Amino acid sequence: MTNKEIAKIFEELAKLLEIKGENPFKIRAYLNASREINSLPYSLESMVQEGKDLTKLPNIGEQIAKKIQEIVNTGKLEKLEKLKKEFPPALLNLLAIEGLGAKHIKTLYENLHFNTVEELQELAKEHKIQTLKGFGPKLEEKIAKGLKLLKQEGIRFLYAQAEPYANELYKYLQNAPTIIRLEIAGSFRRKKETVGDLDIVASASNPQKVIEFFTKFPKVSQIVSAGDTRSTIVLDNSLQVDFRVVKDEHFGSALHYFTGSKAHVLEIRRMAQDLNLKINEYGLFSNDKNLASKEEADIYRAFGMEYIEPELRENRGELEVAKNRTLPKLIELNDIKADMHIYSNFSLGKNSIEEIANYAQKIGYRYIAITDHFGSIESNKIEQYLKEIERLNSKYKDFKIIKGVECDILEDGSLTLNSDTLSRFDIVYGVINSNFKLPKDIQSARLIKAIQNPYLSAISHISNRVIQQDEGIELNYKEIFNALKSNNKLLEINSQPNRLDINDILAKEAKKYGIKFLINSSAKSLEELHYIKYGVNQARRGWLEKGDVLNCLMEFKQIL
DNA sequence: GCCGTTTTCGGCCCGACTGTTTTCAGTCG
Repeated sequence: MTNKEIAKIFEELAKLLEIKGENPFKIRAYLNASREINSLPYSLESMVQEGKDLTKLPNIGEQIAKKIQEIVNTGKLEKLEKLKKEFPPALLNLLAIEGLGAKHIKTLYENLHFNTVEELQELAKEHKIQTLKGFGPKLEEKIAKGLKLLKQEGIRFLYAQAEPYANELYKYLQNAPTIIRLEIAGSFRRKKETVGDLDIVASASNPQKVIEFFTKFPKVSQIVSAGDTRSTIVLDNSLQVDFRVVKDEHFGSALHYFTGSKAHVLEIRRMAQDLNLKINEYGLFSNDKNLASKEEADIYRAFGMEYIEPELRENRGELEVAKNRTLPKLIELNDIKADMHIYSNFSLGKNSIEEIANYAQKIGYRYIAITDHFGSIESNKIEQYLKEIERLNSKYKDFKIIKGVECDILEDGSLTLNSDTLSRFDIVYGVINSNFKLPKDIQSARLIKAIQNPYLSAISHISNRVIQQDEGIELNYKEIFNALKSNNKLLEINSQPNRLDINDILAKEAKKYGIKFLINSSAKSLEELHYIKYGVNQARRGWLEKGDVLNCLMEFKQIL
């Protein structure tokens, strides 16, 4: 039972209770717990088995702790199972329809007694919905449309997929009439690995004109709403964009509010309440006096805190650390002096080693590691490969190619290449490429054995997940981190946009163990060398500093 | 259902937009 699965149970519980009309604060408590569980670095299942006191976790009290134990021990939650019997499963899906919430769903169900999405679709066609109290023709149409789109529910975009749209929209909006300041906010600004929608904040002397300009963006497929200061559109790739325009003196507080995360903003709101202050998108208020609103930094300053970078705003301890003024100075793209994981056309890559080396120098790298993937029967190829690297190194003056290799970690924890072969490389990556479904303990032992191999330098994309497609392997990270630290081995942050592995939460945790990192593109082409920026994003979200990342060094450091 | 260095009871974020109304409830972020 993974944390994600447990979190999902509490989310479903909250949704059904909402439809039932249960106390909204209780519902919020379940949702808070669900969010908390999703951001835990370690598995709840293990914590339960080790007899840990779950109520020590924020937003987990006695009742929810009991429920977690029940879920871990029996695989399900009786309270949810009972609730599911009260309502047809279709109701949960309906919550995904934009503009349709629990109250409406309750009314629909109690009056029309449908059981499936199809039945509701039919009722909409017969215009039965608009006869209900509180419903009208517009809402009926919205429901009919929403039902057709239901399949797309829950889709988030990879950061890298949303990026070109964000950039294009940003450029377009810069030309909006009377616009003064403009910023993409939300999870995009926080550099999350996936974004659900784009949030954009602007200041202008005439907000209505800017909103009008916004809705005329050429790639708009639907205008969901457009008011005096706020508008929502859907783009042709079905990415939703929420846009907010305020007066320039309110830009800082609006930007802060719409950057989120929700948990971070709510925590600050609680802090404000404790001080008898009020915070909203227009500023921080003491009675009617606005204490901070022009710049984002003013808000943090008003609370006596350091400025908190957007990537840290997840309510994962950053507010407390900011009060102590001991926030990390986050790594930046410019700090990266080398890319230590690149494939050439000796294996998975498109380009020759020479092409890669020339391009790497052009984009300012001091050194790179070429790290092709070789199996056990490729000794001839390996000879050629090493010779080619040596030939090129004798040519270059202020640039060096490190001899690297990537090899598979077999089921018993051994590496595909033997010690003699491995000893000829300066950097050796281990990857798990098979037997993904081993039990957690066995999988962890497999990886630890590889970490103990004296020739191995680093673990690449440790969980082997593919974002939104494959959860990856299960590991006991406490043991893994201990092994990495005691064997002085490196952990990679793989920058492929659908990997970003190891993730932010675990990177932050690994840093506590004193583990050092590499941020690598694992590029298969010259263009993919630029993926490294996504890895840096993830590292920033994991609180990493320049000093945590070895390829920020000016010269290659022998790892072993 | 969670939380608490004023509290173990009584709070729990708040403003914009829409569609339904005729002053507001529901939804969203």
